[in-house]
Amino acid sequence: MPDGAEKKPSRIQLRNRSLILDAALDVFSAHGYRGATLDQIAEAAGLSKPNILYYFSGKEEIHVTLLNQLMETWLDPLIEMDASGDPLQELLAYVQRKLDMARELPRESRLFAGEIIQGAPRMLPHLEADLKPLFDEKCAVIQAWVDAGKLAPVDPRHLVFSIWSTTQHYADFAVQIGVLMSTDKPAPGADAYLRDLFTNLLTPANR
Amino acid sequence: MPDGAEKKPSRIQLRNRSLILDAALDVFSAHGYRGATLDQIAEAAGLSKPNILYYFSGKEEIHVTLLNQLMETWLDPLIEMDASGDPLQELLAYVQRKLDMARELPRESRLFAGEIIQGAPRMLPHLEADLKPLFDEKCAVIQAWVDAGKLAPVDPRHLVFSIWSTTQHYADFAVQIGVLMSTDKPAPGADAYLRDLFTNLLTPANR
DNA sequence: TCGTAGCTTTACCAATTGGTCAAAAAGTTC
DNA sequence: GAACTTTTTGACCAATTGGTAAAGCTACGA
Repeated sequence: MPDGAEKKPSRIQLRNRSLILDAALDVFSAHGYRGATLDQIAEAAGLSKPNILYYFSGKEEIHVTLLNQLMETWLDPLIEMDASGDPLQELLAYVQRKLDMARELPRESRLFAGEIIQGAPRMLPHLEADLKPLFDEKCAVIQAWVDAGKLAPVDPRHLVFSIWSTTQHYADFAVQIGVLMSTDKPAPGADAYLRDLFTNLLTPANR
Repeated sequence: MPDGAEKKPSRIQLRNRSLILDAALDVFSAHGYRGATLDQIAEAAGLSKPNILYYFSGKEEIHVTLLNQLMETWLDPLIEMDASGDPLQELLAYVQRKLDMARELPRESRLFAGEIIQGAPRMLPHLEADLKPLFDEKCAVIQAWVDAGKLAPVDPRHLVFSIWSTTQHYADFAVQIGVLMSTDKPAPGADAYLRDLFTNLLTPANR
Protein backbone atom coordinates (compact mmCIF):
# COMPACT_ATOMS: atom_id res chain seq x y z
CA MET A 1 0.00 0.00 0.00
CA PRO A 2 1.17 3.54 -0.70
CA ASP A 3 2.67 5.14 2.33
CA GLY A 4 0.82 7.98 3.94
CA ALA A 5 -2.41 6.67 2.48
CA GLU A 6 -5.31 6.80 4.90
CA LYS A 7 -8.11 4.31 4.69
CA LYS A 8 -11.31 5.99 3.73
CA PRO A 9 -13.75 5.71 6.62
CA SER A 10 -16.48 3.09 6.33
CA ARG A 11 -20.12 3.99 6.26
CA ILE A 12 -20.45 2.90 9.88
CA GLN A 13 -17.54 5.06 10.92
CA LEU A 14 -19.00 8.07 9.17
CA ARG A 15 -22.41 7.56 10.73
CA ASN A 16 -21.17 6.91 14.25
CA ARG A 17 -18.60 9.69 14.33
CA SER A 18 -21.25 12.18 13.31
CA LEU A 19 -23.71 10.71 15.81
CA ILE A 20 -21.13 11.16 18.53
CA LEU A 21 -20.21 14.68 17.52
CA ASP A 22 -23.82 15.75 17.38
CA ALA A 23 -24.52 14.26 20.79
CA ALA A 24 -21.35 15.81 22.17
CA LEU A 25 -22.39 19.21 20.84
CA ASP A 26 -25.63 18.86 22.76
CA VAL A 27 -23.93 17.90 25.96
CA PHE A 28 -20.89 20.17 25.84
CA SER A 29 -22.91 23.24 24.90
CA ALA A 30 -25.36 22.56 27.70
CA HIS A 31 -22.93 21.72 30.48
CA GLY A 32 -19.48 22.91 29.47
CA TYR A 33 -16.43 20.74 29.06
CA ARG A 34 -16.07 19.54 32.61
CA GLY A 35 -19.78 19.43 33.19
CA ALA A 36 -20.22 16.99 30.34
CA THR A 37 -19.64 13.29 30.95
CA LEU A 38 -18.84 10.56 28.48
CA ASP A 39 -21.85 8.65 29.76
CA GLN A 40 -24.13 11.54 28.88
CA ILE A 41 -22.63 11.78 25.42
CA ALA A 42 -22.89 8.03 24.99
CA GLU A 43 -26.53 7.98 25.95
CA ALA A 44 -27.35 10.96 23.74
CA ALA A 45 -25.61 9.24 20.85
CA GLY A 46 -27.27 5.88 21.51
CA LEU A 47 -23.92 4.14 21.85
CA SER A 48 -22.02 2.56 24.71
CA LYS A 49 -19.21 4.45 26.37
CA PRO A 50 -16.45 2.08 25.27
CA ASN A 51 -17.84 2.25 21.78
CA ILE A 52 -17.43 6.00 21.80
CA LEU A 53 -13.83 5.56 22.86
CA TYR A 54 -13.40 3.30 19.86
CA TYR A 55 -14.04 6.27 17.60
CA PHE A 56 -12.36 8.97 19.63
CA SER A 57 -9.29 8.63 21.78
CA GLY A 58 -10.95 10.45 24.65
CA LYS A 59 -13.20 13.20 25.87
CA GLU A 60 -10.68 15.85 24.97
CA GLU A 61 -10.41 14.74 21.35
CA ILE A 62 -14.16 14.95 20.91
CA HIS A 63 -14.15 18.45 22.27
CA VAL A 64 -11.24 19.57 20.16
CA THR A 65 -12.80 18.10 17.03
CA LEU A 66 -15.97 20.02 17.75
CA LEU A 67 -14.04 23.23 18.29
CA ASN A 68 -12.08 22.84 15.09
CA GLN A 69 -15.22 22.32 13.04
CA LEU A 70 -16.83 25.24 14.79
CA MET A 71 -14.08 27.71 13.97
CA GLU A 72 -14.68 27.30 10.24
CA THR A 73 -18.41 27.79 10.54
CA TRP A 74 -17.82 30.74 12.76
CA LEU A 75 -15.52 32.64 10.43
CA ASP A 76 -17.62 32.05 7.34
CA PRO A 77 -20.05 34.98 7.59
CA LEU A 78 -17.22 37.44 8.12
CA ILE A 79 -15.21 36.01 5.23
CA GLU A 80 -18.13 36.68 2.93
CA MET A 81 -18.03 40.40 3.64
CA ASP A 82 -16.88 41.88 0.37
CA ALA A 83 -14.58 44.89 0.24
CA SER A 84 -15.87 45.79 -3.20
CA GLY A 85 -19.53 45.80 -2.25
CA ASP A 86 -21.59 48.63 -0.88
CA PRO A 87 -20.31 49.29 2.66
CA LEU A 88 -23.63 49.64 4.46
CA GLN A 89 -25.19 46.76 2.56
CA GLU A 90 -22.23 44.52 3.27
CA LEU A 91 -22.27 45.27 6.98
CA LEU A 92 -26.01 44.90 7.33
CA ALA A 93 -25.84 41.63 5.43
CA TYR A 94 -23.13 40.47 7.81
CA VAL A 95 -25.31 41.33 10.80
CA GLN A 96 -28.16 39.38 9.25
CA ARG A 97 -25.97 36.34 8.60
CA LYS A 98 -24.74 36.36 12.19
CA LEU A 99 -28.29 36.67 13.46
CA ASP A 100 -29.42 33.79 11.27
CA MET A 101 -26.55 31.74 12.57
CA ALA A 102 -27.49 32.46 16.17
CA ARG A 103 -30.94 31.14 15.37
CA GLU A 104 -29.91 28.12 13.38
CA LEU A 105 -26.86 27.08 15.37
CA PRO A 106 -27.52 28.05 18.98
CA ARG A 107 -25.63 25.06 20.33
CA GLU A 108 -22.54 26.07 18.43
CA SER A 109 -22.87 29.63 19.66
CA ARG A 110 -23.12 28.49 23.26
CA LEU A 111 -20.22 26.10 22.88
CA PHE A 112 -18.10 28.93 21.57
CA ALA A 113 -19.24 31.37 24.23
CA GLY A 114 -18.60 28.92 27.03
CA GLU A 115 -15.14 28.22 25.75
CA ILE A 116 -14.24 31.90 25.55
CA ILE A 117 -15.74 32.80 28.90
CA GLN A 118 -13.60 30.17 30.56
CA GLY A 119 -10.48 31.66 29.08
CA ALA A 120 -10.48 29.74 25.80
CA PRO A 121 -8.15 27.06 27.18
CA ARG A 122 -8.42 24.94 24.04
CA MET A 123 -9.14 27.66 21.54
CA LEU A 124 -6.56 30.38 22.07
CA PRO A 125 -4.32 29.03 19.31
CA HIS A 126 -7.24 29.08 16.88
CA LEU A 127 -8.10 32.62 17.84
CA GLU A 128 -4.57 33.80 17.22
CA ALA A 129 -3.99 31.80 14.07
CA ASP A 130 -7.38 32.01 12.33
CA LEU A 131 -9.56 34.70 13.83
CA LYS A 132 -6.98 37.41 14.40
CA PRO A 133 -5.76 37.71 10.79
CA LEU A 134 -9.28 37.72 9.44
CA PHE A 135 -10.34 40.26 12.01
CA ASP A 136 -7.45 42.54 11.15
CA GLU A 137 -8.14 42.21 7.44
CA LYS A 138 -11.82 43.04 7.73
CA CYS A 139 -11.18 45.87 10.15
CA ALA A 140 -8.87 47.36 7.56
CA VAL A 141 -11.61 47.06 4.96
CA ILE A 142 -14.08 48.85 7.21
CA GLN A 143 -11.50 51.51 8.06
CA ALA A 144 -10.96 52.08 4.36
CA TRP A 145 -14.70 52.57 3.89
CA VAL A 146 -14.69 55.08 6.72
CA ASP A 147 -11.68 56.90 5.31
CA ALA A 148 -13.42 57.09 1.94
CA GLY A 149 -16.36 58.80 3.63
CA LYS A 150 -18.70 55.94 2.82
CA LEU A 151 -19.45 55.26 6.47
CA ALA A 152 -19.75 57.45 9.52
CA PRO A 153 -16.49 57.43 11.47
CA VAL A 154 -16.46 54.42 13.81
CA ASP A 155 -13.81 52.24 15.34
CA PRO A 156 -14.07 49.09 13.20
CA ARG A 157 -13.01 46.86 16.07
CA HIS A 158 -15.73 47.98 18.41
CA LEU A 159 -18.18 47.84 15.55
CA VAL A 160 -17.38 44.20 14.98
CA PHE A 161 -17.52 43.45 18.70
CA SER A 162 -20.96 44.97 18.91
CA ILE A 163 -22.17 42.97 15.93
CA TRP A 164 -20.93 39.79 17.51
CA SER A 165 -22.35 40.53 20.93
CA THR A 166 -25.78 41.69 19.85
CA THR A 167 -26.39 38.79 17.50
CA GLN A 168 -24.92 35.98 19.57
CA HIS A 169 -26.82 37.26 22.58
CA TYR A 170 -30.01 35.82 21.13
CA ALA A 171 -28.48 32.34 21.17
CA ASP A 172 -26.34 32.49 24.29
CA PHE A 173 -28.91 34.13 26.54
CA ALA A 174 -31.93 32.43 25.00
CA VAL A 175 -33.21 31.25 28.36
CA GLN A 176 -33.18 34.75 29.79
CA ILE A 177 -34.82 36.14 26.70
CA GLY A 178 -37.42 33.42 26.93
CA VAL A 179 -38.28 34.54 30.44
CA LEU A 180 -38.43 38.22 29.53
CA MET A 181 -40.27 37.97 26.22
CA SER A 182 -43.44 36.22 27.27
CA THR A 183 -43.81 34.88 23.76
CA ASP A 184 -42.21 31.57 22.93
CA LYS A 185 -41.35 32.75 19.45
CA PRO A 186 -37.60 33.26 19.19
CA ALA A 187 -37.11 37.00 19.54
CA PRO A 188 -39.32 38.55 16.85
CA GLY A 189 -38.28 42.01 15.89
CA ALA A 190 -34.60 41.41 16.47
CA ASP A 191 -33.81 41.65 12.75
CA ALA A 192 -35.49 45.00 12.33
CA TYR A 193 -34.07 46.38 15.55
CA LEU A 194 -30.49 45.50 14.71
CA ARG A 195 -30.86 46.79 11.17
CA ASP A 196 -31.97 50.13 12.63
CA LEU A 197 -29.26 50.14 15.24
CA PHE A 198 -26.42 49.70 12.81
CA THR A 199 -27.93 51.71 10.00
CA ASN A 200 -28.23 54.76 12.23
CA LEU A 201 -24.70 54.32 13.44
CA LEU A 202 -23.12 53.88 10.05
CA THR A 203 -25.08 56.27 7.90
CA PRO A 204 -22.97 59.39 7.45
CA ALA A 205 -24.79 62.01 9.44
CA ASN A 206 -26.96 64.46 7.64
CA ARG A 207 -27.82 65.70 11.06
CA MET B 1 -33.08 33.11 74.74
CA PRO B 2 -35.64 34.89 72.56
CA ASP B 3 -37.08 32.63 69.93
CA GLY B 4 -36.17 33.28 66.32
CA ALA B 5 -33.09 35.18 67.41
CA GLU B 6 -30.01 34.42 65.31
CA LYS B 7 -26.56 34.69 66.77
CA LYS B 8 -24.65 37.49 65.17
CA PRO B 9 -21.72 36.02 63.27
CA SER B 10 -18.32 36.30 64.89
CA ARG B 11 -15.49 38.21 63.31
CA ILE B 12 -13.89 34.95 62.21
CA GLN B 13 -17.11 33.80 60.60
CA LEU B 14 -17.47 37.05 58.75
CA ARG B 15 -13.89 36.95 57.52
CA ASN B 16 -13.90 33.31 56.48
CA ARG B 17 -17.27 33.36 54.80
CA SER B 18 -16.19 36.30 52.70
CA LEU B 19 -12.84 34.65 51.99
CA ILE B 20 -14.66 31.57 50.76
CA LEU B 21 -17.16 33.48 48.67
CA ASP B 22 -14.42 35.51 47.02
CA ALA B 23 -12.41 32.40 46.26
CA ALA B 24 -15.51 30.64 45.00
CA LEU B 25 -16.29 33.54 42.70
CA ASP B 26 -12.84 33.17 41.20
CA VAL B 27 -13.20 29.47 40.68
CA PHE B 28 -16.84 29.26 39.60
CA SER B 29 -16.52 32.12 37.14
CA ALA B 30 -13.42 30.57 35.63
CA HIS B 31 -14.58 26.96 35.39
CA GLY B 32 -18.35 26.89 35.78
CA TYR B 33 -20.25 25.05 38.46
CA ARG B 34 -19.25 21.54 37.64
CA GLY B 35 -15.79 22.53 36.55
CA ALA B 36 -15.08 24.02 39.96
CA THR B 37 -13.94 21.76 42.78
CA LEU B 38 -14.10 22.30 46.50
CA ASP B 39 -10.37 21.70 46.66
CA GLN B 40 -9.74 24.56 44.25
CA ILE B 41 -11.98 26.85 46.25
CA ALA B 42 -10.33 25.74 49.48
CA GLU B 43 -6.87 26.43 48.15
CA ALA B 44 -7.86 29.80 46.72
CA ALA B 45 -9.38 30.72 50.06
CA GLY B 46 -6.41 29.47 52.03
CA LEU B 47 -8.56 27.10 54.05
CA SER B 48 -8.94 23.34 54.26
CA LYS B 49 -11.80 21.65 52.48
CA PRO B 50 -13.54 20.43 55.63
CA ASN B 51 -13.18 23.89 57.04
CA ILE B 52 -15.07 25.26 54.10
CA LEU B 53 -17.81 22.76 54.73
CA TYR B 54 -17.97 24.08 58.25
CA TYR B 55 -19.15 27.41 56.90
CA PHE B 56 -21.27 26.21 54.01
CA SER B 57 -23.34 23.05 53.88
CA GLY B 58 -21.94 22.14 50.48
CA LYS B 59 -20.78 23.21 47.05
CA GLU B 60 -24.30 24.01 45.97
CA GLU B 61 -24.93 26.38 48.86
CA ILE B 62 -21.81 28.36 48.06
CA HIS B 63 -22.91 28.70 44.48
CA VAL B 64 -26.43 29.70 45.38
CA THR B 65 -25.19 32.27 47.89
CA LEU B 66 -23.02 33.78 45.19
CA LEU B 67 -25.89 33.88 42.72
CA ASN B 68 -28.22 35.53 45.22
CA GLN B 69 -25.72 38.26 46.01
CA LEU B 70 -25.07 38.70 42.31
CA MET B 71 -28.68 39.27 41.38
CA GLU B 72 -28.87 42.39 43.54
CA THR B 73 -25.70 43.86 42.13
CA TRP B 74 -26.91 43.04 38.67
CA LEU B 75 -30.24 44.79 38.89
CA ASP B 76 -28.89 47.91 40.53
CA PRO B 77 -27.88 49.92 37.44
CA LEU B 78 -31.25 49.34 35.82
CA ILE B 79 -33.12 50.28 38.99
CA GLU B 80 -31.35 53.62 38.98
CA MET B 81 -32.78 54.54 35.60
CA ASP B 82 -35.17 57.36 36.41
CA ALA B 83 -38.44 57.78 34.56
CA SER B 84 -38.48 61.49 35.34
CA GLY B 85 -35.02 62.19 33.98
CA ASP B 86 -34.03 63.08 30.45
CA PRO B 87 -34.60 59.95 28.35
CA LEU B 88 -31.40 59.99 26.33
CA GLN B 89 -29.28 60.98 29.32
CA GLU B 90 -30.83 58.26 31.45
CA LEU B 91 -30.23 55.58 28.87
CA LEU B 92 -26.68 56.66 28.11
CA ALA B 93 -25.94 56.78 31.82
CA TYR B 94 -27.33 53.27 32.12
CA VAL B 95 -25.05 52.09 29.34
CA GLN B 96 -22.11 53.68 31.08
CA ARG B 97 -22.95 52.07 34.41
CA LYS B 98 -23.20 48.67 32.79
CA LEU B 99 -19.89 49.18 31.03
CA ASP B 100 -18.24 50.24 34.26
CA MET B 101 -19.63 47.16 35.92
CA ALA B 102 -18.26 44.91 33.21
CA ARG B 103 -14.85 46.42 33.88
CA GLU B 104 -15.01 46.37 37.66
CA LEU B 105 -16.82 43.08 38.15
CA PRO B 106 -15.79 40.82 35.28
CA ARG B 107 -15.92 37.71 37.44
CA GLU B 108 -19.50 38.41 38.35
CA SER B 109 -20.36 39.01 34.73
CA ARG B 110 -18.85 35.72 33.69
CA LEU B 111 -20.52 33.85 36.51
CA PHE B 112 -23.86 35.24 35.40
CA ALA B 113 -23.21 34.56 31.73
CA GLY B 114 -22.13 30.99 32.39
CA GLU B 115 -25.19 30.33 34.45
CA ILE B 116 -27.54 31.65 31.78
CA ILE B 117 -25.80 29.90 28.91
CA GLN B 118 -26.22 26.61 30.67
CA GLY B 119 -29.93 27.13 30.96
CA ALA B 120 -29.91 29.01 34.28
CA PRO B 121 -30.56 25.83 36.27
CA ARG B 122 -30.19 27.62 39.60
CA MET B 123 -31.26 31.08 38.56
CA LEU B 124 -34.52 30.72 36.65
CA PRO B 125 -36.59 31.50 39.75
CA HIS B 126 -34.61 34.68 40.32
CA LEU B 127 -35.06 35.71 36.73
CA GLU B 128 -38.80 35.28 36.92
CA ALA B 129 -39.22 36.79 40.37
CA ASP B 130 -36.74 39.66 40.31
CA LEU B 131 -35.55 40.45 36.81
CA LYS B 132 -38.81 40.06 34.90
CA PRO B 133 -40.85 42.62 36.87
CA LEU B 134 -38.04 45.16 36.76
CA PHE B 135 -37.55 44.54 33.06
CA ASP B 136 -41.24 45.02 32.34
CA GLU B 137 -41.36 48.17 34.41
CA LYS B 138 -38.39 49.78 32.73
CA CYS B 139 -39.52 48.73 29.27
CA ALA B 140 -42.79 50.52 30.00
CA VAL B 141 -40.84 53.62 30.97
CA ILE B 142 -38.87 53.54 27.74
CA GLN B 143 -42.02 52.89 25.74
CA ALA B 144 -43.60 55.95 27.37
CA TRP B 145 -40.61 58.03 26.33
CA VAL B 146 -40.98 56.77 22.79
CA ASP B 147 -44.71 57.45 22.76
CA ALA B 148 -44.04 60.97 23.98
CA GLY B 149 -41.73 61.49 21.02
CA LYS B 150 -38.70 61.91 23.22
CA LEU B 151 -36.91 58.97 21.67
CA ALA B 152 -36.81 57.53 18.19
CA PRO B 153 -39.22 54.61 17.95
CA VAL B 154 -37.49 51.45 19.13
CA ASP B 155 -38.57 48.22 20.71
CA PRO B 156 -37.56 48.76 24.37
CA ARG B 157 -36.94 45.06 24.91
CA HIS B 158 -34.42 44.73 22.11
CA LEU B 159 -32.87 48.01 23.17
CA VAL B 160 -32.23 46.63 26.64
CA PHE B 161 -30.95 43.35 25.23
CA SER B 162 -28.47 45.21 23.08
CA ILE B 163 -27.29 47.30 26.01
CA TRP B 164 -26.72 44.18 28.05
CA SER B 165 -24.97 42.29 25.30
CA THR B 166 -22.66 45.05 24.11
CA THR B 167 -21.50 46.01 27.59
CA GLN B 168 -21.17 42.56 29.11
CA HIS B 169 -19.30 41.42 26.03
CA TYR B 170 -16.25 43.30 27.24
CA ALA B 171 -16.17 41.20 30.40
CA ASP B 172 -17.38 37.85 29.13
CA PHE B 173 -15.26 37.75 25.99
CA ALA B 174 -12.27 39.53 27.48
CA VAL B 175 -9.87 36.83 26.35
CA GLN B 176 -10.98 37.08 22.74
CA ILE B 177 -10.83 40.85 22.87
CA GLY B 178 -7.37 40.59 24.35
CA VAL B 179 -6.25 38.55 21.37
CA LEU B 180 -7.82 40.88 18.82
CA MET B 181 -6.85 44.22 20.35
CA SER B 182 -3.11 43.94 20.46
CA THR B 183 -3.04 46.38 23.33
CA ASP B 184 -3.28 45.05 26.81
CA LYS B 185 -5.35 48.00 27.94
CA PRO B 186 -8.91 46.90 28.53
CA ALA B 187 -10.80 47.98 25.44
CA PRO B 188 -10.11 51.69 25.08
CA GLY B 189 -12.67 53.47 23.01
CA ALA B 190 -15.54 51.28 24.06
CA ASP B 191 -17.22 54.06 26.02
CA ALA B 192 -17.18 56.49 23.13
CA TYR B 193 -18.26 53.85 20.64
CA LEU B 194 -21.25 52.72 22.65
CA ARG B 195 -22.29 56.29 23.36
CA ASP B 196 -22.32 56.93 19.62
CA LEU B 197 -24.10 53.70 18.87
CA PHE B 198 -27.01 54.35 21.18
CA THR B 199 -27.15 58.09 20.67
CA ASN B 200 -27.58 57.65 16.95
CA LEU B 201 -30.24 55.03 17.49
CA LEU B 202 -32.26 56.98 20.01
CA THR B 203 -31.99 60.52 18.74
CA PRO B 204 -35.23 61.35 16.94
CA ALA B 205 -34.20 61.60 13.35
CA ASN B 206 -33.69 64.99 11.82
CA ARG B 207 -32.52 63.06 8.85
C1' DT C 1 -6.78 28.82 85.13
C1' DC C 2 -10.32 26.26 83.96
C1' DG C 3 -14.32 25.16 81.10
C1' DT C 4 -16.78 25.67 77.15
C1' DA C 5 -18.07 27.00 72.72
C1' DG C 6 -16.26 27.85 68.39
C1' DC C 7 -12.92 26.67 64.93
C1' DT C 8 -9.66 23.52 62.38
C1' DT C 9 -7.59 19.40 60.90
C1' DT C 10 -6.55 14.44 59.92
C1' DA C 11 -8.25 10.42 58.21
C1' DC C 12 -11.51 8.46 55.73
C1' DC C 13 -15.84 7.21 52.59
C1' DA C 14 -18.85 6.29 48.65
C1' DA C 15 -20.02 7.76 44.22
C1' DT C 16 -18.71 9.37 39.90
C1' DT C 17 -15.97 9.41 35.95
C1' DG C 18 -12.46 8.92 32.22
C1' DG C 19 -10.52 5.19 30.40
C1' DT C 20 -8.79 -0.02 29.50
C1' DC C 21 -9.09 -4.80 27.93
C1' DA C 22 -10.30 -9.02 26.22
C1' DA C 23 -13.78 -11.38 24.28
C1' DA C 24 -18.05 -11.58 21.63
C1' DA C 25 -20.75 -10.09 17.70
C1' DA C 26 -21.36 -8.38 13.22
C1' DG C 27 -19.80 -7.35 8.70
C1' DT C 28 -16.84 -8.22 4.58
C1' DT C 29 -14.35 -10.67 1.29
C1' DC C 30 -13.08 -14.50 -1.22
C1' DG D 1 -19.41 -20.41 4.39
C1' DA D 2 -14.58 -20.00 6.00
C1' DA D 3 -11.24 -16.58 7.17
C1' DC D 4 -10.54 -12.19 8.43
C1' DT D 5 -11.47 -7.49 9.78
C1' DT D 6 -14.24 -4.15 11.98
C1' DT D 7 -17.42 -2.98 15.53
C1' DT D 8 -19.56 -3.60 20.04
C1' DT D 9 -19.88 -4.90 24.70
C1' DG D 10 -19.45 -6.25 29.75
C1' DA D 11 -16.41 -6.21 33.41
C1' DC D 12 -13.24 -3.70 35.55
C1' DC D 13 -9.69 0.16 37.17
C1' DA D 14 -7.53 4.14 39.23
C1' DA D 15 -8.17 8.84 40.11
C1' DT D 16 -11.00 12.50 41.43
C1' DT D 17 -14.40 14.60 44.14
C1' DG D 18 -18.16 15.98 47.38
C1' DG D 19 -18.81 15.06 51.81
C1' DT D 20 -18.38 12.99 56.91
C1' DA D 21 -16.70 11.94 61.67
C1' DA D 22 -14.24 12.63 65.40
C1' DA D 23 -10.51 14.28 67.62
C1' DG D 24 -7.59 18.42 68.53
C1' DC D 25 -6.85 23.16 68.88
C1' DT D 26 -7.92 28.06 70.16
C1' DA D 27 -10.11 32.01 72.14
C1' DC D 28 -12.35 33.86 75.78
C1' DG D 29 -15.39 34.74 79.76
C1' DA D 30 -16.05 33.39 84.69
